[in-house]
Amino acid sequence: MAHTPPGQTRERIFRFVRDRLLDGRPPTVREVRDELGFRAVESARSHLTALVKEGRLLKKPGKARGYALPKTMVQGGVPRLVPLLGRVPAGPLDLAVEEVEGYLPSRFGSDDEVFALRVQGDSMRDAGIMDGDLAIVRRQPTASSGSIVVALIGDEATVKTLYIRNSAGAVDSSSTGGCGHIELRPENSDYQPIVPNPGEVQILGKVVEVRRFLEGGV
Amino acid sequence: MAHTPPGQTRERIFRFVRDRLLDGRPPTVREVRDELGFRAVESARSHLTALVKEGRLLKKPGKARGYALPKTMVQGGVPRLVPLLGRVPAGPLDLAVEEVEGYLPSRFGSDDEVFALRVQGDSMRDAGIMDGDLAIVRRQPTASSGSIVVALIGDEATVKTLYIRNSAGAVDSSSTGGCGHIELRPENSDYQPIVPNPGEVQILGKVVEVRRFLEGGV
DNA sequence: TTGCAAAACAGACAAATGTCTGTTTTACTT
DNA sequence: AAGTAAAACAGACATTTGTCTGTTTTGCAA
Repeated sequence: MAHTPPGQTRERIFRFVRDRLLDGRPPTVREVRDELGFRAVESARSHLTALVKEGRLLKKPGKARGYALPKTMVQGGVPRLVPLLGRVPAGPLDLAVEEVEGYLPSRFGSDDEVFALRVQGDSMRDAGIMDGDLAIVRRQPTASSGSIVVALIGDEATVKTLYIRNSAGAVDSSSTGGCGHIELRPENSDYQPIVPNPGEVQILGKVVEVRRFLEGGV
Repeated sequence: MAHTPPGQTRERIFRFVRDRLLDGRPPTVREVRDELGFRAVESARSHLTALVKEGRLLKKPGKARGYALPKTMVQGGVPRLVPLLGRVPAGPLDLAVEEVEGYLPSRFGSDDEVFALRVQGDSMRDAGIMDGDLAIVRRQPTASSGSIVVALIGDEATVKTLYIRNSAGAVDSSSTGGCGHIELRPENSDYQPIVPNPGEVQILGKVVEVRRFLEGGV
């Protein structure tokens, strides 16, 4: 009902703030003002306040750059970055910092809980996991039968489907020493299932997401 | 060589700052001070300055919360959000805002250029694209032979491999009216290639990324 | 027209935050 | 013991940033 149609400017502001927040660079009120071409700080601030009132933004009063996105806005919450590891660490993640090749955004939790690695080989082809794909893995020592897991055999990591032979329960890698009735099944008839000896295998985590980047021409 | 072994405190500071940055909440110098239990602001700041000097952090001088991670740390640059569309739009994306189911972070450009959609069916199974997968698509009217594209046949969108029969060049959907020598090939022997009549097909874009979320148990 | 309400403006002030200078502490070396 | 350098401390200051109060502009409707 004034200089611009109602809601239109507000929408632009919301998108700018949203993009900046998802970028990890929360904007200041004055940055919003400049982006929108306002001459008064208050022009931006009143819009921001309105957005908070509408529930589209959250705010920590007083603090600088205190705006945030409501958790429900983005699929599965605000995306976080998970480390892409060059090799799979046997020990705690803290010790493998040097192996971090980079980070990629994911809707899953970050850091200690989740990591990503590049799949090698096509033993999981029929499950749609191809050579070079990125697997995003939630670290956990247990998994239910049928889950696709990352397992450590010796010092080599492998992605396979976990199959528990006799029991329907979960397998704890720390307790497989006495049991051992598990199989690591490839999803490709060219490969054979792995029936590890007790204590030979350690489950690093469960694959929760698979990603593939299609390179090549236009 | 002082209160704590050299580098140890600095490592703690780096991790704290890194985690906060990955969380989208850049810390202030004083927050670092408090986290580490320092009594002087300068204790924190000198460490931060040193981390910048070491190249482990970037900084915008003067600005509040001006620290950032080096670009090389994040795969493919800063992640942006792409809209996940409920149905594939034939017209410009602007007209399909109502169809946006949500957003997901991607390393590819955002909004007008790129969108995501859910794949239906298993006609691309052998290419590792399964039913329910998310395809991230860069909008473009042309594509080179061999690319996996999203094509619109009538009012139905389909994901297939584009194959250009006689020419090695690119196919422009606006120029296929006269040519038509293209095939849309499924990657599954249960399906037959589609040889569309001239003007019957429109290329919406090229699939640049495939994502799959593995739901189910623990 | 007149009035209203949202939008935008203007300027000041307060709080948060970054930066600087100088001093003290500590561990290691000689 | 004395020297040295990194670490930590202390306090002041400058800038950035959030907040507030009041005014002006604009579009719409009675």
